[in-house]
Amino acid sequence: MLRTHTCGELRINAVNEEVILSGWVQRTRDKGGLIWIDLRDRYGITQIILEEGETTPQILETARKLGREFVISVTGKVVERQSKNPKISTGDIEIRATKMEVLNPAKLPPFTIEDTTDGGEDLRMKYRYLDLRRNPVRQNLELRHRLAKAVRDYMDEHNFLEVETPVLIKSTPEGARDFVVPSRMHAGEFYALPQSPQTFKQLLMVSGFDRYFQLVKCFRDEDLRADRQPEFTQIDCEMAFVTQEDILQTFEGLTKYLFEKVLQVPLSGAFPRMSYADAMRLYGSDKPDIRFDMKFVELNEVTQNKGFKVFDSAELVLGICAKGVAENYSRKKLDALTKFVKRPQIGAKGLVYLKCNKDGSFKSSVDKFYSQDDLKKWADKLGAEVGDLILVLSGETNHTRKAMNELRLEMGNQLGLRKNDDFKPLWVLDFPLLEWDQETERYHAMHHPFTSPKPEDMDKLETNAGQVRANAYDLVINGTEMGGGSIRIHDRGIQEQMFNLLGFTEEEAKAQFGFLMDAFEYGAPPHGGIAFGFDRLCALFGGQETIRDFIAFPKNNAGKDVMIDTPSPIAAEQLDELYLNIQEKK
RNA sequence: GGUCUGGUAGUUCAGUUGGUUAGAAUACAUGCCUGUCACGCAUGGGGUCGCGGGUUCGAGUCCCGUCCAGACCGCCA
Repeated sequence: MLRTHTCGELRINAVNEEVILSGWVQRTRDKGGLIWIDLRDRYGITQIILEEGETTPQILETARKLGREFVISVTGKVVERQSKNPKISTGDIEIRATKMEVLNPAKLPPFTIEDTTDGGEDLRMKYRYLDLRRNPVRQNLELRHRLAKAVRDYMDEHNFLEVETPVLIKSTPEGARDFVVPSRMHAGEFYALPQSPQTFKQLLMVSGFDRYFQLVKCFRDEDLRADRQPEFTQIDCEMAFVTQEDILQTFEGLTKYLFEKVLQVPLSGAFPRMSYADAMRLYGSDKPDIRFDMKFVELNEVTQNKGFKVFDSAELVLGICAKGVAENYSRKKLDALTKFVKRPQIGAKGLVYLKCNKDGSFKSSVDKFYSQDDLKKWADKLGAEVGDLILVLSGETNHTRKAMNELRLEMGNQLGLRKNDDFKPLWVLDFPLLEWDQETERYHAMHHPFTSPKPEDMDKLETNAGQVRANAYDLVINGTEMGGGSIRIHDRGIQEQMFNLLGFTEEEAKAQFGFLMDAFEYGAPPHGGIAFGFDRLCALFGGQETIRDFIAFPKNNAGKDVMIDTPSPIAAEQLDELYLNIQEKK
């Protein structure tokens, strides 16, 4: 037998038991006549003790040759420690070894297997199997497991069936770039990996499955970010015979269940809701972080026609108010903020500030153009009080909103208003159905082409398509898009009209989505759904920004797995079999 | 496709205005140590300063190129 117990299991009540433990050597402490070994497995650490005079010389000799991460098996008796360690759960006992076997020696690991490792990102990824031995990463994967389990429990309780959908599917031009897989049996033809199981889950609704979900891998061949991997996991859901309200209720329920079950954090009350238009107007983002206030206020009325050309010529003048920090923001810090908004990624031309001084006076960077009375009007508009700092950006509407969004979030960070143990969910509703793409000079579906227009906007579809709102919704938590979905089109005519609007010819639409539109003619129920980014949910629950450490074997930011070294070339025979010729990179 | 930051011992980093033999911590090795638990003490080994080119009497340091990593913009229906 290799073990009777795990290394996290034994307590004081096990004293005098004969046990066998197996695991990895975390470290040894050789005190001369006494040697301790910290034996580790995923359940914890148990201390082994060897004592000169008590332990056989052979075992002592073996122990002195142990290195980090050797795999050993130890037989011995559980004894109460003379000096206990309250920091670990097995700290009251230790094992007096009577037998010890090296199951496998180990090379010295390239970084320390500790909670705060000395290893950098590259090295950890290259030796990910060692990195995964570390508590923080293991705990992340345990959290992921508990979340997945809780999702399945909730969905099962609510009559959802988990149905697997295919991974080798059909490439379509809409949306993200596809990963493609060449077909051996059909020369020159390709499968695509799904960006989402969208059409399949809709077909399951047509099939009468009524409530479907799946924890499913999805693939998008786009550039990566800290919260974006080329393969990622969604909680993909669809329901038939529902309105938008039914879906919001069901998945608000799921969200609350997960927070309660996995984090023991109750989210009380209904989640707030906000229209897309309001989100853009008040926060400059379709995923506002509402852990803190600092809403945008339009200042055109009180800033223009006073001789300050920058504001006079601006389409939009926007202000935000940071409460009580006017005195903390020295000239140096304000300059740093100005530099921040002028970075090319943000691209603001400049930043105007207004301090509401303690004595009731105002100090701004544009005092030359504005009297104290003028400035008071700004402050009033923003509801600013003595001690507050007002920051103002101006310019073209969309640019200014976007820049102000970045500035607002930066201020939130600087002022510590974005705590990662504070969870503020928000439904964003009424997204536009379509988005005008200047490059291709045509409309794109903002969500996807199967999204239903709002019935009350239906008449604008022909005349003013850009104004049509969709029955689409996002669940935003702490400024991150956690999920998004919509009520779908279930009528062939409307779906055809939609493809037409998106610039598909009738033939193209038929070739790519004919199966779906055909299905709509055989009794498709009204349906809708939602998909959650499971990796992001894990990161949110784990209090981290990056999803990478919640994935066992992630890709790096160039889409590579540096451990297995992929992507990598394939053999000429494989290429031949697939009828492929590789061009040299230009 | 673009912007920014970084690459120096196994590892994490420091390295001044370009100037002697490139340092620290940690890890590792050896020795001592009977209650340690981030054990302690002593000693020791360990460097293609990412790579290529340039400027210079002299480059870890400055310049150009390139590779790698990370963050971001574009992109992500």
